[in-house]
Amino acid sequence: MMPKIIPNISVDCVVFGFDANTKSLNVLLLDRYLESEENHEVLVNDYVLTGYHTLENETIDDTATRVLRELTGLDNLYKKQFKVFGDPNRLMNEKDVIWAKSENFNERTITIAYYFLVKTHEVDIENNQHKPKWFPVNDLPELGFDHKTIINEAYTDLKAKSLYQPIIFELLPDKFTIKELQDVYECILGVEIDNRNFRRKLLTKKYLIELDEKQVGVSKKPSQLFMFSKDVYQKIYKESYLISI
Amino acid sequence: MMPKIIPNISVDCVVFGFDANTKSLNVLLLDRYLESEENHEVLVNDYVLTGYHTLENETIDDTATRVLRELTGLDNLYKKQFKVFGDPNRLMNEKDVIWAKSENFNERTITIAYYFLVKTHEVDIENNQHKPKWFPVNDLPELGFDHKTIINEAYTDLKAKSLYQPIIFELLPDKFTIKELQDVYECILGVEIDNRNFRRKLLTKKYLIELDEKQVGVSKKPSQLFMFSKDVYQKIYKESYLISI
DNA sequence: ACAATTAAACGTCATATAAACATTAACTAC
DNA sequence: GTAGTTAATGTTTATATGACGTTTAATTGT
Repeated sequence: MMPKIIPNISVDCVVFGFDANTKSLNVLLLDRYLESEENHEVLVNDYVLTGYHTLENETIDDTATRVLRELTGLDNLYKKQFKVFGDPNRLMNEKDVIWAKSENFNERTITIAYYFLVKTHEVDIENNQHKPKWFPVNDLPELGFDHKTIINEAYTDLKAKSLYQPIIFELLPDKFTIKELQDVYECILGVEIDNRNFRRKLLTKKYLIELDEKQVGVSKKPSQLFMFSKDVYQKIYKESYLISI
Repeated sequence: MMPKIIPNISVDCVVFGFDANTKSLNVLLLDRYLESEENHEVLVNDYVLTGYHTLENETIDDTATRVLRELTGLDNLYKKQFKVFGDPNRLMNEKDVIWAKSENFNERTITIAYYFLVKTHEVDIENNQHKPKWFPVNDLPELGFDHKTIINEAYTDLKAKSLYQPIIFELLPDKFTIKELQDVYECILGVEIDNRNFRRKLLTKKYLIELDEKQVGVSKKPSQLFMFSKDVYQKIYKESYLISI
């Protein structure tokens, strides 16, 4: 039997992934589709974030984890609860009202928004009925509810955080090249970085471990692979501080 | 007449202020006191954060602003919604249960936590029935609910944020000395900073405006007063970025 | 076998920033 | 005018950054 939900509290999840080929930061979205019963007119056809109501006896964090597992099959993802969206009128545009009617909810809903960082290649989205699809964060489709706002605020937070926390590694495979790391930074921050200076800077970091391995199957000089050591990072930065304003 | 509240959603506010005399980062807390009707036995006597339930037709941000205005008489304070606390068992210790019974609430309550930065000297806490009182964040009294956790998480966020955002000025008077600024940094971060290096670094910042004014009424060399220019800061940092990990 | 192609990897100089450290200056109180 | 107190300043060395060009190691096509 289904446990009871808390009707006025939900969780919405912005799932970020990096596509190394297109060098694009993407967001995973679900199709929201509804047609009328009489004449099969399309009433709603847009995209939304994945989310669900919190269950009684479940923490908010657990709700988010559960929703992500159902969507991606993955656990232990980087997860950040970044903001609450609770405007009384946040679900009041035309299509949202139609949708709400069909789904039988009309209470004021407050949503707790998370963002997740995933390694795109690990996500299995084929087995999901809602046809999840990746979209570039800079080129989003039509979105339901206030989800465009939620995505943009998540992106702003991610940008800021990537400057002073080593979270960008969550978007890369376990083994990556310096160039790939630079690509992610450039993409997320929307800047160009000099490859020589970037490389020099990053190579001085103890938490970047050089592996005994190189890229294979590329038609050029294969590049050195690295991994990120969380342990080393935490040891180094436990006691350090740096006022950078 | 009283507008309706949303019973399972509340806002809690951590109010931070800096005491220049004791060089201490303080938190404003309210007395929570309850005695039994029969024999006047003291049932609950500890401290809690200020907070209240969200009203229907009120945004969460408005709830926080309202609560703070009622407590301090102030508007336009620096406000940060930093985390949601929604553990189903978060109000389950003995005194909280007694208190909940007396106040007639027993629903699972999810609280959206904010922290505020205030200029201590501007806060008027005399006219409040709950006897608000400042406590050093490093020496807190017994606290009700999960408010100790909330304060500590707020403090962690404040520490991190102070390194890359100019929020520390919210804790100082409009006119301040470099030494006072250093005191706040040292206090919040829990570190000692070399005064010569700190001064040199800060004096290069365009957003610190040197005033035509010095301290008066001090029995020593009076120090130069400065102000922080938000305008200048925003112009400078709009397009800059700095990977500092 | 060899040249062309491609991106990786390395190097240098000038400038800016950071850490470590001691002394002088300006005011008040008596 | 002297003592007390804190503000304000200066120098040296090491490290980090920004702006540039060149060499190297692999594949591909002939």
